[in-house]
Amino acid sequence: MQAAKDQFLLYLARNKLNFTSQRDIIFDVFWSSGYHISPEELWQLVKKHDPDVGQATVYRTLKLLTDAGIAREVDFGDGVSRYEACFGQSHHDHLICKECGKNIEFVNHKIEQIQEELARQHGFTLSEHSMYLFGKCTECRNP
Amino acid sequence: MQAAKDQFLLYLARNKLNFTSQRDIIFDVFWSSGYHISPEELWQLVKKHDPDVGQATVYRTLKLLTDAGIAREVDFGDGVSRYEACFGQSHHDHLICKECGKNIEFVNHKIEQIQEELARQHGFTLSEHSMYLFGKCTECRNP
DNA sequence: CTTTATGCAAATATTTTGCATCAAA
DNA sequence: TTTGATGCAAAATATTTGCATAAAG
Repeated sequence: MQAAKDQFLLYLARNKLNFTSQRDIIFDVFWSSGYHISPEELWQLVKKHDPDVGQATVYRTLKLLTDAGIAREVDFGDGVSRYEACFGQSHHDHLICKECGKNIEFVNHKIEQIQEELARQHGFTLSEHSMYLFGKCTECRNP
Repeated sequence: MQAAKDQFLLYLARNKLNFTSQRDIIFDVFWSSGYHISPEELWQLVKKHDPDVGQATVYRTLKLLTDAGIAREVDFGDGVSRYEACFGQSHHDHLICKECGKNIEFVNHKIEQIQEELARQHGFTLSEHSMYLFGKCTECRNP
């Protein structure tokens, strides 16, 4: 976590932004919250540490964390925005069980390769991508 | 379009739902609207044909069309929900220019194959997936 | 007739913004 | 000090719902 925090501090410093106690708390809670937290959920957790933090600050800080490369937005298409911590540097794709919500993350280099190739064929330079596979896991298929 | 309309009529009949003039108009406008229309945009277009159609009806009908397999929700992660017509039966993936919004659709069988394989390895049965590649197109790279 | 659909407006839900105040450097 | 950050409440967005009325079958 120190590496990520350093990244955050560096980002703030480079952009002449202040490191405030709210940003400190929100970062800590976000970073240790596990996967796929929504702004609302994050706010609830943050308030346990400091009940005076406003919801708007959570939204604003999530945007900061995203710009700093510490959080990324994930979208399960359920109308709620969610964020996840960028552990390591590599992005990943998602394999999600529509029944129980289980979320397996993976990176497949062959797919990434084909994606690059495909983009090149169309004259594109890729900057990012998102891929979600939806289905049913073993447990939910054989209850 | 007749095939799709038949599909819609059949769906309505099978579910004992009425075929109303509003549903007729909304279907027509949606089907000929081109890609990636939002409920709001669709409503605006529909109102040109019949100013009395309510926005709620557009939302409700889009849900119907989705259940009927005629529309599908696409999500560009920009906070607005969008729908596209299911031309043919095959799904497709998206290659999107973040600069100009150009949207190229494609299907790559090798990727689909790997996805299936990947899912199987994790004990999943796939039902659907979404894949978006974001980048910059030639024109936007060399203005 | 009976059931389903509609329009409207109100209700929800989510996120953003204006602004007076507060804190950091 | 000076600049940027915060909390709050209001505003903006996006979508859903309750209900009286209207249309379909």
